[in-house]
Amino acid sequence: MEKIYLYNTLAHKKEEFIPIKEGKLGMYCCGPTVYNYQHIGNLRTYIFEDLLKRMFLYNGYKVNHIVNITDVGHLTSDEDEGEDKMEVGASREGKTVWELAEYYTDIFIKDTIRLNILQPDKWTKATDHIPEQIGLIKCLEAKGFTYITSDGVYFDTSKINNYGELAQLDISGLKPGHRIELSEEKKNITDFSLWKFSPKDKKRQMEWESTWGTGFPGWHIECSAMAMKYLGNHFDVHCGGIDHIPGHHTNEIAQSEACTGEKFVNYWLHGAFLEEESGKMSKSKGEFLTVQALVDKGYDPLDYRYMCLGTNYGKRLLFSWENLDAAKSAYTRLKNRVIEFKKQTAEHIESTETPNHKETIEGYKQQFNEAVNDDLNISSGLAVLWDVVKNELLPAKSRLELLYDFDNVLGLGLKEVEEKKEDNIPEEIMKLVEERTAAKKAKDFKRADEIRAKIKEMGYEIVDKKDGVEVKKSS
RNA sequence: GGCGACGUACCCAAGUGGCUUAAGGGAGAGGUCUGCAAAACCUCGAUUCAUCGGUUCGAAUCCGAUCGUCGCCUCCA
Repeated sequence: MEKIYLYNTLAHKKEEFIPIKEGKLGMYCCGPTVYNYQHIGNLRTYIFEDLLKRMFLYNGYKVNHIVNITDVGHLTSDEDEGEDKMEVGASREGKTVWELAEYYTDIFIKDTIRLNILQPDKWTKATDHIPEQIGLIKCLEAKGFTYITSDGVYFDTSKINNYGELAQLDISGLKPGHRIELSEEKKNITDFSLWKFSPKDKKRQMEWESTWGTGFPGWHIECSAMAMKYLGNHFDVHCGGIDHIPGHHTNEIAQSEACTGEKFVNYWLHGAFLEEESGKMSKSKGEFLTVQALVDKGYDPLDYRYMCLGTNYGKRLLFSWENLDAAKSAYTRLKNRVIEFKKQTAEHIESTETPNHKETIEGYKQQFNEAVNDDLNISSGLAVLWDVVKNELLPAKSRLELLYDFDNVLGLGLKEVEEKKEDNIPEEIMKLVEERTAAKKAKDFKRADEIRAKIKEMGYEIVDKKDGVEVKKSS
């Protein structure tokens, strides 16, 4: 098995990946809070995680992949003033919180499918795991890591000695109240809530009974509870967005390890943001791009996926229409070549491969494998792919096989690529096409070109081929 | 205020001490081929890696300073 190197946030450097159990690994990825659409920046992280998973599969690992869906609201801060995004979203849209969660979960999962993201072994919902979360809090309470304030049960971060290791937090430098008021009752600025009490004057749509009182779980506890339920107290890979490092993941480590006394996760991987000229794409800014918005503008969701392949997951990526167009052009060219190779392969059934080719093929595979195993260096992998595409010395069949092989990691759906069918071309267009063919035969090229222009105006494109004319919808 | 990341051609981007006189993609220019167009193919595109200084036989790659961009320290992928 080839070696795999990954940048581990916990170690603050690139490390060789060694699984806990040979040949397989557990992987937990933080999913979305489903109070709104996921924008393409959010989705970038899931594309990264998909590449990571596919890379492991490509190397022959068996992957147990868990992604959570946070369908319970959390306050926007640990204090009482914050709003619950789920409850706010529900009243905004005239839905119950449960309906809201279902609606956005559904769209999120469909978007991941459109982006050719392999589905996890299990989607785990926070609300389906309330007893597990309460159990974990009880464990922490029994071991003396908690205290109770007027608004909830808190984790005392001063009770553990390596708090903030993941983020290299300089706690003395943290500036509480920089943007939000600090609760008087919190013992340390880094303490966080495990369980929140429901407000006394208001009935929440989502609340549960617990030994501490009616309320709802804190934001971090769900991931610890679900990850450990499905992957065990100690597992291999945990990933999410880069924004989770200082808060969410730091707290997950603290509470998980405090309860079990074991190391929680070996490798922490984080995806960087998609940014716009004005900074990162974020929901709180109001305007944001969804997969559907790209489709409405005539892009294939995989055009966006291809764009994400261009740069390493750990580096921020600047979104611009120019970039997306560049990705679309490159991806379209790639698909065209695949179609060509398919045709050539079908025409020449007999293999023209020589032992020489075999060596070349193995060389390409090796190069590609090394690239993707080096902390997902996909752009180097793409360079290998283009080498293959352009290597005229290799038979089409071999090139196609290599592209399919690489696509196991890239996920560009190359096997499914097909020439656009002449799907229901209107009769009047077909008539014009025939007219043009006749004009061409009569060498009346002026007339032929006029008809081509006319057809184009009507939204169709004609391409002359050796054995006839092809008509397709303009894209 | 603290912590951190980044700055490679018109755009995206790999490379992090000698294999590289800096991959790959997009855009552009010129050409081949088809009546034209499309597709495809070929050729040309950074003596240079934000700037300045240092270390070294050797630096885009290491060190320091400066400038610039961005993120985190609320919720966020």
